[in-house]
Amino acid sequence: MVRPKSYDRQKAVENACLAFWEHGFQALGVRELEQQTGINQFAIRSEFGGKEGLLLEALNYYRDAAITNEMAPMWDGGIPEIITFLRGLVTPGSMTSSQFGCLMVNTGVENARLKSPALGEATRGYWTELESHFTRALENELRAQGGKVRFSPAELAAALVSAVMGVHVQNRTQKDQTAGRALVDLMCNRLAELRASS
Amino acid sequence: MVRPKSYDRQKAVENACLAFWEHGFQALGVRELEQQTGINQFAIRSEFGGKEGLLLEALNYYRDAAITNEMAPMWDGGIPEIITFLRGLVTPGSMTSSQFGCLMVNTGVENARLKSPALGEATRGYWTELESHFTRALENELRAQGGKVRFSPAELAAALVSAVMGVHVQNRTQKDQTAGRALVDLMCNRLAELRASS
DNA sequence: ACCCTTTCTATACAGTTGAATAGAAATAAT
DNA sequence: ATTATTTCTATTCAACTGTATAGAAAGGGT
Repeated sequence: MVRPKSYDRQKAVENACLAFWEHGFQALGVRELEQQTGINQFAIRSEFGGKEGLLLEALNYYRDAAITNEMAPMWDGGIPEIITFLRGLVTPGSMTSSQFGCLMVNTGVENARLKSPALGEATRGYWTELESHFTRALENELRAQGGKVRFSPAELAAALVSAVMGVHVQNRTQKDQTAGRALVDLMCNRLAELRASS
Repeated sequence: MVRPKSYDRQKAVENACLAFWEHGFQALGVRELEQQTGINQFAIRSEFGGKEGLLLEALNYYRDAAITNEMAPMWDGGIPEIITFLRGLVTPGSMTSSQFGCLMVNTGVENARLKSPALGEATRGYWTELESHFTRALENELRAQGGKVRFSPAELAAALVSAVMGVHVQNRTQKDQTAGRALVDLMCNRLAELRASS
């Protein structure tokens, strides 16, 4: 009854995600996007709502993948799971480790000028999600340690989020997915101390 | 003998710096740049070498101002001077504290795609300069403490640079020049410990 | 075979981009 | 006043932007 689509939607979003991740939103033209993703220009409009709509789908894809593959263990874990997450930021193979930094960081920096409400909500939601996972893990840890308060989960979680951003930017500016290692080590040592000295 | 320029060069570069800082490089058109800086389009080309040339001058201005006003005390100082610098990142009034983040961070993120050698060198130079100041201050501190090695100046300095980047990105994405406070507090506490427990 | 629906290719569109240039304007020296 | 030099204004330029659309292509149903 219908002509079949020439692309796989899932794969297309995945490709779009990688393309925006590497090149950013503004610098990536629709025609270049067409080639990098395999989606034809018509479909970008009719199926995704244009360039920004495609980025939004890419952001959702990125968020879901990050939550599932990287953040999830922290939800019922403690400091060891946070440390594993942080190490992933500078460990080849992890999806949160890239010489292009982080799609959410890059988009957030761009959107400070673009001021797109949709993009703002998408990036903000991601960092809220990450902070929640950090907070959960720290609260779990605190409970397991018997409540002797040596740190504030909320404060420490907020600091960790900024640190994650810093690692990503360092990786991107240096074109080296391990460039942020020094800060990761420092944060991991700090966390290990909080656990050991309970 | 000549028609006088309609703008003050120093003020113009300063304005360009602020404009690029807020809006970024790609998103800021030459015509908008004209209005924000008071420089006419002709002068942007003939005096600064076009849009990129103007950004390069703005980066130099930013770097010199940051070194003079913010980094300099660390050169002959120690951990207290580092703490003062870090606090400045989230303290209104300091030039390194802005809801637009950091011109060097923003430019670095953009240039990962633009791949301009000149911009790359300018931003890289800035972070090298900052890391050198951190390292110097930490070495000064170590010497003053009598050489009992409790930390590696080079490692700690590298971590501090990434942390600074993270604070800036946090400030920009939240449009709040104090948004990165939690990480600043954490790093300052860590530094204070290293000093106290000597 | 023919039709109907969906998707794709190719082109067109108005708006913007950074850069370039020609002529006007402003100054100082003569 | 006239001239020489520099700077500015206004316009032009080709290239590119994201979006829109018309007609071709590809299927399945009859």
